[in-house]
Amino acid sequence: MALYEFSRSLPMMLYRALDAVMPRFRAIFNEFGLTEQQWRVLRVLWEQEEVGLNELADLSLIPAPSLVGVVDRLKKGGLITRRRSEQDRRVVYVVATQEGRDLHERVMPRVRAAYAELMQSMEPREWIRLLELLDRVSGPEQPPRHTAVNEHWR
Amino acid sequence: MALYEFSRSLPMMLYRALDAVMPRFRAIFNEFGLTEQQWRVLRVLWEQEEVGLNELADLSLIPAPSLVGVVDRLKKGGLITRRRSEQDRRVVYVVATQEGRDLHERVMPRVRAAYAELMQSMEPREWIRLLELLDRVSGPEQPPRHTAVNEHWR
DNA sequence: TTTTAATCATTAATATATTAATGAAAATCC
DNA sequence: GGATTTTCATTAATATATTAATGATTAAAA
Repeated sequence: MALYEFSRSLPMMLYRALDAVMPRFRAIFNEFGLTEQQWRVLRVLWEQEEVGLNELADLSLIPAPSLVGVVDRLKKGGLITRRRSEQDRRVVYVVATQEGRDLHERVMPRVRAAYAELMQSMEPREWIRLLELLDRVSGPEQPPRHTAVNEHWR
Repeated sequence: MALYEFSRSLPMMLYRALDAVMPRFRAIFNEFGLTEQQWRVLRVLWEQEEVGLNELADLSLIPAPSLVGVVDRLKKGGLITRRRSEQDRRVVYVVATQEGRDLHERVMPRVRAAYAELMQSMEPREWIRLLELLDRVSGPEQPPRHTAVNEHWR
């Protein structure tokens, strides 16, 4: 019967971990007028100049329908820009504005500090082990939709 | 600079794990007309006859403002009932109806099967280790609000 | 080449999350 | 015992998640 306790099921453990970790980060984001999802989008754009919406959804882990609204509000805030591809007019690229890029140096130090503090609550070896095990749970990453996967096995 | 890769930060790893794990469970819930949150509430009520809203929020990991709506819809669906406490008229208790209890034997086997299959993707020892490490991240569980915590240190 | 199927961004409808605030009731303080 | 503070459930406003569907475009098949 009690094959597992509900409160100790993997999903609940994952949710609980997020509930423990995220509030302090969200507090930082909010100081800069950002939501968590808006920050995730910017975080990606700080590493890649120009990202298609589809890839952006994969990298930010924001579902495409939600991403539309997140991008809308970031654009309204003047932090990003949309650009429609010429080669494939279905595709939309997202780029950070100067204002959006400037946010990088203001937000990241705060986030890094909070993250470092978080890491200090654990042994480095345990931290690495945790990420390994989470990788196992996530399984083989589904290949980005924008690459032709099928080429490999036919 | 690259103290950590964004895609391998703990929050993103946790989100990715949930994205990998939850869809199959949600598919089961939806077969029975339940959302994930509705299922979580029922899952708690299948173990405890009567639960106060506050404790229910803690056990289901659903924030209180969201829980109000979840409970509303479960009540509208005839799966639960509200009862206001006589001793403390601020408190509201939630109880599963007969229909809500009957759902237990129909849903749980499906969920257990899916969960067992999920566990088989890992060595039991690794599984246990993962839960231990997640416990470390979650830190000392904040004591349920409905108990008088302060008694202990004053 | 014409038809068909797949992809991409988006909309729609509903449910939930987040944050702050509120009214009612209870506990605490003086 | 009356004023103050807490607690509890709830509302409010906005943002995001979930699932299904749509229109426009491109790729693939016949």
